[in-house]
This record gives sequence, structure tokens and C-alpha cells, in this order.
Amino acid sequence: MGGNRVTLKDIAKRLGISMPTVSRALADHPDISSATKDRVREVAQALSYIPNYRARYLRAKHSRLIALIVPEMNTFFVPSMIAGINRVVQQNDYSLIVFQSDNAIVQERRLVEYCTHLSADGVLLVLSSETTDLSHLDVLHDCDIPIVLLDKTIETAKHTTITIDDQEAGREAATYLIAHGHTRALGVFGDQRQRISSQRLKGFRRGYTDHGIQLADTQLLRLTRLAELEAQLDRAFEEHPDLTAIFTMTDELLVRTHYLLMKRGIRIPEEVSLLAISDGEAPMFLHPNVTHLRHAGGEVGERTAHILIGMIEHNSDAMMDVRIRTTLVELGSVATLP
Amino acid sequence: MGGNRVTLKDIAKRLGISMPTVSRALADHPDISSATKDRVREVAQALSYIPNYRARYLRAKHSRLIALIVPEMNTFFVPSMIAGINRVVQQNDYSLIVFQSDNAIVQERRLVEYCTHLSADGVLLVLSSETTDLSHLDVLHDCDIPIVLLDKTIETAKHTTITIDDQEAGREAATYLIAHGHTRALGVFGDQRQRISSQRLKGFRRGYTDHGIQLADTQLLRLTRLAELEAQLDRAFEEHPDLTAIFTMTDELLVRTHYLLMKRGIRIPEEVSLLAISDGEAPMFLHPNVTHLRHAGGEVGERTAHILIGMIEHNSDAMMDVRIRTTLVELGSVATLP
DNA sequence: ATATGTTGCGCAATCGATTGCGCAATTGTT
DNA sequence: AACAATTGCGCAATCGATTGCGCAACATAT
Repeated sequence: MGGNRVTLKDIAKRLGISMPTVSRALADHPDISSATKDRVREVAQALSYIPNYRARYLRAKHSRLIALIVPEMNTFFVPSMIAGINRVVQQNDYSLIVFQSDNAIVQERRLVEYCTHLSADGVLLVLSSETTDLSHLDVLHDCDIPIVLLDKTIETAKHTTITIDDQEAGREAATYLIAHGHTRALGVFGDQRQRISSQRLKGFRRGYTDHGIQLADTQLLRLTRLAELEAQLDRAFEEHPDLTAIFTMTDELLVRTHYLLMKRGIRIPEEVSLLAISDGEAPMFLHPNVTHLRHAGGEVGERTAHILIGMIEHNSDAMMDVRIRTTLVELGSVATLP
Repeated sequence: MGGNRVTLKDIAKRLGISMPTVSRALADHPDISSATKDRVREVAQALSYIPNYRARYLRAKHSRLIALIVPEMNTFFVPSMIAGINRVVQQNDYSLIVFQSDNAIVQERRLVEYCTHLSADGVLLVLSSETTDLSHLDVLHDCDIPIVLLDKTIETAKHTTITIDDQEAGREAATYLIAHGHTRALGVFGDQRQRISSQRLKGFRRGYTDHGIQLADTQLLRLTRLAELEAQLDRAFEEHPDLTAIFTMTDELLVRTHYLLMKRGIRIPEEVSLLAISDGEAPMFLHPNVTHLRHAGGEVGERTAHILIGMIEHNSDAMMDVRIRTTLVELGSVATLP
């Protein structure tokens, strides 16, 4: 109930001047005398005036709003990625608004459309696992809203994407393990319908073949659901009782694999070494700390945000395909074999 | 560049009818003949018309937008809480927009104000650790925007809050440990300036005194930063070499405590038992699985969202103070002493 | 045939802030 | 003193969609 919001008109009436004058005074326009500006500011303060952004941005073409759509707020990676994005977005006087698609294409579509409703100035999108084509992004293009795909994407020639070089990271993992004598290893990967999973697997396998080692299919776990991990791992241990190392392509897989190793009473790294692609958080609270290829969410977020803001402000629609390199963090989970 | 957005006027012009008619046709207003409606819908489709929400909600008083402000996207709890909120929000045809205050009161203030700019219909707020009074929420009240505080709050008589019964949870933890013979225990708590920390500690201590056991101050760790944990834990083990159980008040503290126990080579639960208040995720990837008082983020989120939407739609400003009960999940980390 | 009711649509105002243009009052120039 | 330039401000239009009201055209009632 209570008094409706204070508007420019209220301030104008109170001072016996016109709305435009008040508007310009608050915007520090040179046409307005400083005496008037002071009086306006004082009254605005007293009435605790709050500008109506809907009205303001009805005229302006921009909204200074950047939207981020993620499949879900995962435990790992996503939080730090959001933090990184947020940092850059705020430094540039934009506001970040975060949506969650619940890994459902229908919701992703709905949210993308909603971004146009809000007239977001730009959109950051981490694709849902259901997304197989990008035609639902056309509306954004119609509205001239730049978009950047990050982390989880699919192949595209039309949109700017920012990922790590997944294949290269997989290969590096393999090379590292081989360099430490682990010729009999196991790789744990996610759903192969996702580019991120298939690329990392591909790189990992190639890393081994490059050194003349063929990995059997049973050495490359492909999980469609996390729940399958235990059974698949059991089988792998049965078929390859002599394996000396395990590589996991994400933190989610890492913590669960680590758990299952503990459960089996396997000592790390004495009996089995462990290597992961990781955000860097989980490796620090697992014992021993896990050697990993660091793929920092914060950095990905920051770079992505910079690029999007560049696109917004320079109105550029040049397509880019940025690959962020991972860095090796050596901790205590990989043993060197003779 | 390129064609600006399609507006009602474009559709009207194309059909030789007026804007209001188009508007009403799209809104399925009874005044409009179904023949006209069909033609309008067809053209709207063809031109891929997208309504401008800024303009629409400039007149309407509401925006169907609900804002959530969290200190940070933590690894634990927050993600599932957001998921829970999102579920209810969407069911009720609102959109959730998430902001992050980075645990800074200045940003929290800025974001609260931004909610008024956006004319959000309601605000959910998890207080930053720096927040000690709630005067910055007055602007929301001025704009008649209902607000609900959740999870991390401070004492307030003015605002609806939803938390778990922190003190009771702390007491239950103590009671459980005592019931299993753990008379010499250690509690690990966060910054005591936060209600959530002080209440849980208070309850835990009281749980022990209720059974005639006085806990020494060195048995109640109060961390202002996570980095202090190792040193404090070391000291505690020195002073209480005979302790048999550790309770951690959050997941963050749990995973790090678990790590430090592993590092010391302490076996759980044979040598030291472990109990936590937890979201339920971390306990499943630590070995052995950790017995905990379940404090599910999803449920908190859902209930909170329901309450806020109720406030929005019934325009009620009745103050509530909801306490959600935790449930005990017994896994393998607490031994029964003789 | 006149009065009354209904159907379908348009006019104009409105939401709150911004902006191009014009105009009066003041200051400066020669 | 006459003219030009500057200063400070207001009028009115604008952004895009919505809504109260009015008004034709047609159907129905008496």
C-alpha cells in the first residue's frame, strides 16, 4: 500500500521546476546551473528518489544487463566461473543475471527468449546437455544481442565459443601419466554426446597411441550417469587388475572415483595414481592432494566476460574460438614408476 | 545495425489496424473477433514479434521477477538451494535472477538498490558476512517489495526469515555424539559474528552441558578463516589427545577437516568419529560416508520461494520466522563407544 | 419503425524518464 | 547603446505497450 514510488515529477513539483530540468540536474548536464543541481540533489535525497530503469531503458537501446544461462549450479567449476564473470561484469558497470536451464532444452529456449524480453545487452550460455543444435539462438541474433558460448558447447561456425582445449588437455594428461611410467591406465569420462567428454577422451586416447600404447575400450569409461561409476570401475579392475593410474575428466568424477578407491582400500598413489582435470578446489580436500590439470573457472569466466563486453561495446560480430590452456599442478597423487 | 525490433506498431501497420487492436488480439481479449486474432497472430509469427517487457511493465505494477542475492556461489549448499528456489519460481511463472554480493556489504547494498531499479516483485536475501544491520533494506520496504531472509541472517523483528533451527541442530549433534559414548569431542565452527555459527556452537555446547559435560573452550574451534583450521586442529589434538569425535557445522569445514584427519593418518571412525551438518552431497564422496544432520538446500529453497510468492500475491506483510528441521542421516563415520 | 443491446475496433492518455529544439534572460563585445 | 553570444530552463515528442472510453455497425426486441 503506502506511498507509491517517488518519480521525477514529484521532485519537479516540489521545487516548482520542470521534469526535464530535474532529469538533467541528476545527470549532471552542463545546461543546468549548479545551484539548481544542488537543490535537486537535496530533494532527491530527501525523498529517496529511485530512478525507474524500465522507463529509462525504454528509450535507451541498451540495458547494461548481461545474462548468463547455466545448465545447473554444479558443485564444482560453475560457482567459480560465475564469480569470475561477476567480477568483470561489475568492473564494467554491467549487472549479471543468472539463469538455470536445469539441463533441459525447453527451458534453455525459454530463457534465451526471456533474454530478449529483458533486452539484455549480451548473453553467456553454457549449453544444456540436451542441446544438439543452436537454432534457438537465432532470436538473439535477430535482436542484435551478442552471445558467447562457454565451457560446454557443441561445434558451431556461427558463434563465438570459449573453452579449454579439451582434446589437448586429454592428451597432456596421457603424456604426463606415460612420462611417470603409467602405461596401464584408466580414463573416466562423461557422456560421449557432449563435446567436452568426447574431445577429452579422444585426446587421452591419442596421447597413448602417440606413444605406441593402445588403450582398450574397457580402459576408457564413458558414463552417462554418475551412478554407473561404481559398477564400471569394478569391471575395469577385474579386467585390468594391473592398472596403475586413473585419470578423471572432471571434479565430479574425481571426488567419486577417489571415494570408490578409498572404499576399496586402495592407497593413493602407492597402489594407484590419480590425475584429474580440475577447478583446483577438490584436489585440495582430498588426501593425498590430487595432481591435476588446472582448469580454473574464475579465469574462464573473466576472459569470457571480457570478450562479450568487447562485442557489446564495439558492436563487433567477429566470430572467435578461444581455447584456454590448462596448467599442470603437481601434488601428491601420482607416483613415478621405475 | 540490422532491422530494429519488431513492435506492435509494425504489425498494426502491416494489417492496416490499430496498435490497441493488435495488443488485445495477442492478449486474447474478448473484444476482438477471432478472425482478426488469427490474422494478427499470423503476422506476429511471421515477423517474429517479441514484446518489449520494459514497456509492458512500465505500466503494470509488477514484473514477475524475483531476485536472489547470495554472498557467493559456494561449492556446497548454495547450488542446491538455488535449484530449489528456481523450481518453485518457475512453477509460478516468475523468473529468478541471481546476484552475488561477494560477501561485501557495499555490494549487497548496491544490489538491493538494483532490485528496486528492476522493480523486482520480491527479494530473497542471504546476508553477506559483513552485514550487521538491516537498514539498507528499507528501500525495499519503501517500494513495497517483500523480502525474505534465508540461511544466513541476523536477528530481526522486522523481516521474515527462514533458517534451520541452528541451535537445536547443534544440540542434536551433541546429543547424538553423547549417545554414542563420545564424551570427549571437538566442535568446529565458523566466524562467531555470524548468527549461524554462534547459534550452532551455543546449541552444541548446551547439548553437552545438559548431560553434565562441560566443553573446554579449546574444544570449540571458532574459525574466522578456513586457513586457520589446520593450526587450530593441531593445537586441539595436542591439548586433547584423547578426543574421540569431531563435529563440523558446515560442509566446507567437513571436507577440510576430513582431509586433515586423513593427512594425520587418523582412521575414521575407528580412532575419531566424524559428524556434520550437511547438505548431503559431500558426505557421499568422503570415505567413510559421513553421518550428518541433513540440511537440504533444495528444501530450504523451495519453502522460501513459496513463502515469498505468497507474500507477493496476497500482499501480506505478516512477519514470520520459519525454522526448518534437520534430519539425521546415519552413515559410517560415527563409532559407538562402549 | 423506434428503442435497446451487442460486437469489434480506434482514439487518446498513461507509465517514467530522456532529448531536440526553442526561447527568455543574462552576459559579453565593439 | 546596439548587437551577439551564452546561460539556464521548459515544451513537447518519444520509447512500446496497455487500457478506459467512445463510437460506429449490426442484430435483436417491442
